[in-house]
Amino acid sequence: MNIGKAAKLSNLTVKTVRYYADIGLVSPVKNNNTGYRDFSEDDVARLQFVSKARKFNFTIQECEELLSLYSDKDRSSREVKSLTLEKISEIDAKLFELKELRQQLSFLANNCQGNDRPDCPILDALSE
Amino acid sequence: MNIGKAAKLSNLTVKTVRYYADIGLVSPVKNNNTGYRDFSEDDVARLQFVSKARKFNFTIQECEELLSLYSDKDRSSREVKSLTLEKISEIDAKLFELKELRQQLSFLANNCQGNDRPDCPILDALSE
DNA sequence: TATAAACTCTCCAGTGAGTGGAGAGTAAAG
DNA sequence: CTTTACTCTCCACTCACTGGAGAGTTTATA
Repeated sequence: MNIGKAAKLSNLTVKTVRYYADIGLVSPVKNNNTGYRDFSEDDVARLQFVSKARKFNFTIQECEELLSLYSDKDRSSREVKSLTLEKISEIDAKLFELKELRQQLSFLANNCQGNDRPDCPILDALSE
Repeated sequence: MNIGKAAKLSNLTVKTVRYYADIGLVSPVKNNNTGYRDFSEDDVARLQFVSKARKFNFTIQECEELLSLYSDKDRSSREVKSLTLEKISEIDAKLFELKELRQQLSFLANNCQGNDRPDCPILDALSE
């Protein structure tokens, strides 16, 4: 499929997909006549995965490692597993901090009346 | 306090704190003789907040908005509240996706034996 | 008191991960 | 057959830092 469809299916922009192809994250076949890239289902699966992983600050480099779980048959499964577990614990740390941040904000929101007066007790408390 | 201490307390590098001062996220007082920046407790509180918020892809610009909740006394509390609620729902969306990503990975990990053979049934399934 | 270690400053260039836009070729619909 | 939508390359820009040079300042130690 063409880049536009691949982009849509993976929730990325065409620009970004082209960039990912340039750096070798996916390797669509190039049509010799037109120069158009032809993306496979597998390419799309990779793009979808990266699309998600990138949202949580996994670097491109880390995405590559993660992708290797999916495609590198020669890795020992020990290696695969430990890499995966490592990433999971990173995600857990992110989840924890994100929840904390949410709590801070919802504390703010709950204590704020939401009327037109500029005095908001929680703001007062925090700006002391 | 000096930049080093402020950095340590807010879990940021000295470089980053200097950068935040340059772009006006915090405004430490400058010693006229030495050029050293002098950070207040309030500066540190702001840095800590940004430090957290940045971890979740809030832009610097958004951090500034968030910070205004803490310090801008002239905003109506209506505005404050709606901005906060907006950010909370963004966080919820992030949480959701992060959990999904975690699930994908832990599915991988659970189905992987973790021995030395390169055949890992889940990898096989995913790379089809 | 001298000096070394640790800290801070400015300035400038580089990085990662895209994003925007120009200029041109290609494909599909009317 | 033309208009519209899509794709291509190439190059410059952005954001949020990060690294390093070169120099001044403060603190601890001999």
